[in-house]
Amino acid sequence: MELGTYLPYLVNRVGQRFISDITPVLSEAGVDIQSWRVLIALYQRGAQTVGALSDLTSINFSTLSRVLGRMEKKDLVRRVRDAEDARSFTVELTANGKSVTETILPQAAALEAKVTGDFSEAELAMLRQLLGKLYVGLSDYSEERDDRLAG
Amino acid sequence: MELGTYLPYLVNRVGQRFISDITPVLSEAGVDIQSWRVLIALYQRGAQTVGALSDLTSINFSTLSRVLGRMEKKDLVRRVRDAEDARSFTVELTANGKSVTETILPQAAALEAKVTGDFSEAELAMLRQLLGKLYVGLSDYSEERDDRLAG
DNA sequence: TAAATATATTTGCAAGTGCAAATTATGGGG
DNA sequence: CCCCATAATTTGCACTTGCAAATATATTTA
Repeated sequence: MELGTYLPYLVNRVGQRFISDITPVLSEAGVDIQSWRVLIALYQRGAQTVGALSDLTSINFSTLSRVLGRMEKKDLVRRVRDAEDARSFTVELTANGKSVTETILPQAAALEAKVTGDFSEAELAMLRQLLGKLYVGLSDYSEERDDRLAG
Repeated sequence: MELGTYLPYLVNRVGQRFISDITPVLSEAGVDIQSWRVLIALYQRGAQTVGALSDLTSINFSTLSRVLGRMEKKDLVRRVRDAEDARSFTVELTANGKSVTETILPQAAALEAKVTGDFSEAELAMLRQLLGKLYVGLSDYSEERDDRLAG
């Protein structure tokens, strides 16, 4: 096995670069990377329970609970008891959260466009599709392992 | 912009899944994810200075300094003053580090093979190539920004 | 319908992280 | 030769993170 062909390595370094490239934009808006993940998820998919948001953002649920605490202090989101199941909280964007998201979003889109400037449309579509397929493979694997443990 | 087509989102969730899928294997060997990144890098590319290792693993250099501290305690690596430039340390695998890496490596390879079971060889090659290309795009962007700041 | 069990979220705690300052060492100019 | 600018690494500090236990609510069972 060679490092340059090892998928976790290739994926991780791209992920880290994305973070360091977007961080200056986020700092300017007073938002950290985790909060940004929450903001886009809520903006694109609408209000979510904490658990659903944890799945959607890949942020550990207890970490997420504290991220949401920070975000509430900054008036970015609001947690309201779920009407149907009072064990859950529904997390929703505040007007301020929506506005902050709409400030960052075009800059994030511009960054993505810029760093993929050398990609053809077909390549971009292919990359997205393959990442999606890989995610499915990884998820299936996790589930198999969990089933094994559950007996 | 839709979440399901947003590259940082697609990359991040794949990265997180890789981590959660490999973690049980690493725990069994008493190694954390950061240490594992260092182990593969050293195993594949040979001894490195701390700075080079930071680039190679995408681990922040001050974090890396402490990761290396943990790894030294476990006799996985050794830091020796660089003969040519005494400001640098050269980090190298110990015999134990090599052996631990060789225990984990086949399991990591098997995991990668399993989660990409549905990929054709062409798709796998394409995914690796596109991730490499994306990394280049992201790096160019970082450099442009740094140049701008440096004046 | 009270007890037992299951689910959603938060919290205590010990450990890990990143920034910026400190430390250790190099190399060129006076 | 010593000083100053530069470079590699570590460390102080405040904050973030993840695990496991605690809390709050829902559902099933007897």
